[in-house]
Amino acid sequence: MATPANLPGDGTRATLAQVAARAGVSASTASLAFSGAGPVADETRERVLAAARELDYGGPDPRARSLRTGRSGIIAVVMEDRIRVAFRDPMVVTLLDGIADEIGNAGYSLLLLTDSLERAEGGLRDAPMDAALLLGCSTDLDPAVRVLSQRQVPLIGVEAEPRQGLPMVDIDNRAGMRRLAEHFAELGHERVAVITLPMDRDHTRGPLTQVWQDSSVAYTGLERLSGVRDVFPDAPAVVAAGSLIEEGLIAARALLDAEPGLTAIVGQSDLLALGAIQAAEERGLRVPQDISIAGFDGARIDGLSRHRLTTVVQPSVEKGRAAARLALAALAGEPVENIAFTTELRIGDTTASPRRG
Amino acid sequence: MATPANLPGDGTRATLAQVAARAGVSASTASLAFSGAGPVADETRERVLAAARELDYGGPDPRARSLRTGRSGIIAVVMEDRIRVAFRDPMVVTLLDGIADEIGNAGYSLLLLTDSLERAEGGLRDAPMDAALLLGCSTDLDPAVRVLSQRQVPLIGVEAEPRQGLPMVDIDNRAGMRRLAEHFAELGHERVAVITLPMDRDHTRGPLTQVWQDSSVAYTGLERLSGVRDVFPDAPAVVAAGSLIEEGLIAARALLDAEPGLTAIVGQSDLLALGAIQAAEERGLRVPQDISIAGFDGARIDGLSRHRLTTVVQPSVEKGRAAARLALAALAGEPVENIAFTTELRIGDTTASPRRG
DNA sequence: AGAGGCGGTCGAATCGATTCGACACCCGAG
DNA sequence: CTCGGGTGTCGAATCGATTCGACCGCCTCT
Repeated sequence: MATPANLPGDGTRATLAQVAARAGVSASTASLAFSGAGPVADETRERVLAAARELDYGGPDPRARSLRTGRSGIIAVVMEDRIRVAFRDPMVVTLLDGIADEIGNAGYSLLLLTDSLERAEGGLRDAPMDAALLLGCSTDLDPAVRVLSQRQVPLIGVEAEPRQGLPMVDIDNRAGMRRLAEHFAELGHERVAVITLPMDRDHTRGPLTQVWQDSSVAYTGLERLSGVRDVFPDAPAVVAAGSLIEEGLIAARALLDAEPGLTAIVGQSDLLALGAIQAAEERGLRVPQDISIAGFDGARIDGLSRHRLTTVVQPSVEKGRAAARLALAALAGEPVENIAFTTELRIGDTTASPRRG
Repeated sequence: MATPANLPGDGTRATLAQVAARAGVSASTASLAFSGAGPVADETRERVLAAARELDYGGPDPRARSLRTGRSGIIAVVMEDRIRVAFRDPMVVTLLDGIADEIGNAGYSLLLLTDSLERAEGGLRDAPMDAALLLGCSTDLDPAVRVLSQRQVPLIGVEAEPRQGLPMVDIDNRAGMRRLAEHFAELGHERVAVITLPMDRDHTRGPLTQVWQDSSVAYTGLERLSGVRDVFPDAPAVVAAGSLIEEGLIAARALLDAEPGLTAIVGQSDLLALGAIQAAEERGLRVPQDISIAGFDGARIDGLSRHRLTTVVQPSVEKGRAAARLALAALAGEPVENIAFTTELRIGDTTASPRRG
């Protein structure tokens, strides 16, 4: 069990120098033979590769290479939540997919750092990386930013709070939500409530208090809220503990209890909205006849609900791709600038005019 | 935009040697001051750290460190599907969460390699890593195994086909399914069908053909199938294109069309089973009165379905943790052995005796 | 008082590759 | 015949840290 059967059991890897010696060339030439940079006679290259095969040499050691070249071929993604939590959000998954695809095409690999604060310091400080993408909206990422920029690692923010010197990819959260709110207004709604994304790292539930609104912890959530309040300045809001259906359910129950005259609920994500639909239905309210419900994201959610949710569609995969391209550009020394995507209102069958009376 | 505001703009990082010089000590001592290994006078350490602060030195370069120590602090996870696909499966997510948690605690970071075959060769060959976990059941991972073991990277398999010299973490897929099948038998079912996990990389749908059964591409799926067939040798099976609700829906429709007398459907995952429930209900069949449906995994699925699904519960997070621990053990030079978890039948309200007649 | 041990520091070797400038050689053109 | 230029190869420096052995006081124990 110690040595897999398919290994020659010597236990220590051959080095480029050994391969070169065996092939009767210098290390420099052997290096060229592997990397393909610089001119090498075909016959020489063959000899080197043959020697490598004989020694079971699998190519240059990434560690040594990366010391010398200053590149590790790794781009990190820093998230706030642990995987189990973050990846239940389809938006995170698609975003990550876009990132992975783009950097993969460029020959980079993806390092996943879930910033469990203290602990991740380890990863942030010690892991090799050529660039890092910061996911999430909280200013708690601050220490991460400090550590990484001290390490001179190019940083790109995604859905992050704008910050001096941090290039960003974002969407027009506020404008998108405003358009949705206008849609509600046009339908004749007056009492609209909001279920927001989590506002702090502890994922505290409850009515949105002034404290949160001031401390701008959760940039995305507050932006989306502003969009709604541009149209309905007094719209009450409840904070959910996560972008999850069951959290939408919990929050919507609270809203329905606290705000009797409600005719519409906006979830700051599609999952939250779906939870709200469940909450409405469990009280015998029909959607959209008795109450209108809309979300945000345009997530394609597998096998759920008979409704086509009215929502604000954002290009999540593209956002990931763009962020990755920004990182690659930064690595190439090209200028990096902010990118903002626009969202699009998609009207489904979960919104309608409120009943009169 | 070129240099973030919080950086001193010199553009080149200080080195340990410079810090040491500035502190008036040797590089060796400075190194000790940072790593904490070896004795350093408090006053000296202070001086070193102060010098580091003045030079904005963020600690030793991971690249150099990893060349010298032979460790990169990175453990890779190799998956077959691209992120968007793989992460829709809650089992993959929880598994990964377990892995990330465990290796994070040990100070390692997680490198995500989605093995898009040709392309990932890049990552597999060039990315620094101290160990790798191979996720998935397909023999297509073969090239990955070859490349990595040539690089002397310790390998651990998860849900992989048993293979000489590849330590593994697995569950008793077959026994678990057999117990579920026995449950059906006890209830009096005779016509039981199976919806299987994907059987090849192309995610081909359709009735399970002999070809697939021979080529043992998808180890897990075939094991789970065997478990059912231990009890119902002739149980028909349809292959789904993914572990997704909508795939379960599609497959179950096909089954209901093709097998009129069916009284029970086993999904090889909970998502597939949920799809099957939807398929049944859209035909007016009540679950479990008209048809019994069960799954596998014991996934906690957010906000779905009014049923408590009968299922075979597997310890997914624990599986991840165990795999991670195996990798860590291998790195520590400790002996590594296979680990098998056992599953547990959890009876919900989606299974009952078939109606007489 | 001498020996041994320990805390603290330093030099030098080392990890395994990449890369740049130099060099030798051969060819064709002038 | 010689010079210029391209091709293929090599030596040596370099990337930035870690680590091992040596060294030097100084304290303690006998």
